[in-house]
Amino acid sequence: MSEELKYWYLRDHKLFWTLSMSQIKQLCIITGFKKAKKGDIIYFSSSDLPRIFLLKKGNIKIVEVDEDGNETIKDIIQKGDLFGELTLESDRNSNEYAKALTDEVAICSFLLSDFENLMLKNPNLALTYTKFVGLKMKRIKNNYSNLISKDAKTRLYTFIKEWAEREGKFDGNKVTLENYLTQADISQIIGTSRQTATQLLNEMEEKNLIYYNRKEIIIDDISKL
Amino acid sequence: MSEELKYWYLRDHKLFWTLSMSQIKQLCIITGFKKAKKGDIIYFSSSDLPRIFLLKKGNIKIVEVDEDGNETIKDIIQKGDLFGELTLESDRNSNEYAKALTDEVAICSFLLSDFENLMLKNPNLALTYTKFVGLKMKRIKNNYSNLISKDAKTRLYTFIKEWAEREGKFDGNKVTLENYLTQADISQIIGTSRQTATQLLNEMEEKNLIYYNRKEIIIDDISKL
DNA sequence: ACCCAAATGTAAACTACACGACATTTCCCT
DNA sequence: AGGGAAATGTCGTGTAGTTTACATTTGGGT
Repeated sequence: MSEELKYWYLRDHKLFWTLSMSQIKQLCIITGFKKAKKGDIIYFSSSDLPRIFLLKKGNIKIVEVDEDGNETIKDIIQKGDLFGELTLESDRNSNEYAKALTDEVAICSFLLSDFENLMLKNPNLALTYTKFVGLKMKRIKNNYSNLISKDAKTRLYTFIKEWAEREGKFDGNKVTLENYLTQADISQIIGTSRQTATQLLNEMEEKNLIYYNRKEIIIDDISKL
Repeated sequence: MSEELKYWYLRDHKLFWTLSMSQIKQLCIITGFKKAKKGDIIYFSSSDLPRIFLLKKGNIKIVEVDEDGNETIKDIIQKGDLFGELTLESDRNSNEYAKALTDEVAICSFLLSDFENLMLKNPNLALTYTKFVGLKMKRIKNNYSNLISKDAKTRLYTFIKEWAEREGKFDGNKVTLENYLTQADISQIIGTSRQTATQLLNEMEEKNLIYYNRKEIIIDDISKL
């Protein structure tokens, strides 16, 4: 990839608005870039050096495999999100990988150490980055509270609402969502069995709250959820 | 409080190791300080200006009250932990407060804006802080995975183990924990009803895995949990 | 030393949800 | 175009854990 293109890809991201062109180029020198299509698996935990990744395009899920071989969805990453060693600490013992949920996934990455150096030179970047991580933590915390205190139905409704607010195309109270998740994915995110998720989604459809298919989800009136 | 004492209190914290004395004094000028004893409620969300808090001594819990008046434990804060507007974004709409779980709670705080300014001048602080937040996020994420995939018993065992590792006094494989949590607190943390938590704890005691009372928890052999 | 509220203990009835076991549908691949 | 795997739909059965409802214990406050 040409230096110019790399530059553009980073420049485009909110996090890097505060950086000068020369600083971005500095990161770019070691910038990795990857494209993938639906179903592709992208390993990153096991990569040689700790990296931070930026999803430029598409959607991916972060999956962890435990001792028993069970897959758990750790995270859904959307366009513009950062992932990887967000904590700025590498941790080797986790067994995670990413899986493309849509076609045309584009990821760029840079070395953690380079990023740290850049942060040291540019405190504003550090501040912005910290806010980024903080925001992410807040989301996780919210989900957590939801999970312990609400039932499956509420959890599904909340999830759909949040998804719509984050990514939906609004037309008044009607919202259209590109549906890159299977019902199995959704069930894992909200912490239920696949069958329960299916039932609840069908129930929502019967009540004309949503229209569901594999390509998209249309929410008739988001205020009714 | 004398400037000297304030200085000492901050200096003592890992996060501030990277700061020079004059920088710490800068923060200290506006540093608030508070003492509380068991059961005391400490409001912070509603405080005039967004702040970051540092728990110097004791233990507190962060509680959120929802529309229906239900209390949910959002977090348990231990000596040395930071809390408050960790995201560096104030958010007004949350209804949270802190409650002292032990006697002799000591909290110091500083304004978010002052902290931000200091981070701009000292990128190393920003880096350290980000790692702090990141570590916290990792913990929450782990709990999250636990909550969706494991049953109540496993969740309790995991919780006790983590608690022991964080705060226990070790004597070989025997661990003693200062028990500042009620069974109701524990139940909320692991996401079960109070009765279930009680039953499971008694079950553990019957199996001689732990000895439980209101003052302390003694784990006979942590490797058996 | 007593009182009382908070914490802990116990048990039955009920229920949301998981799990297994299939049937049916969709859409991706060659 | 059509074969097959992945996704979705549906239905019992089982059960972990909630809920309700008290009983008992504990420890702090005056």
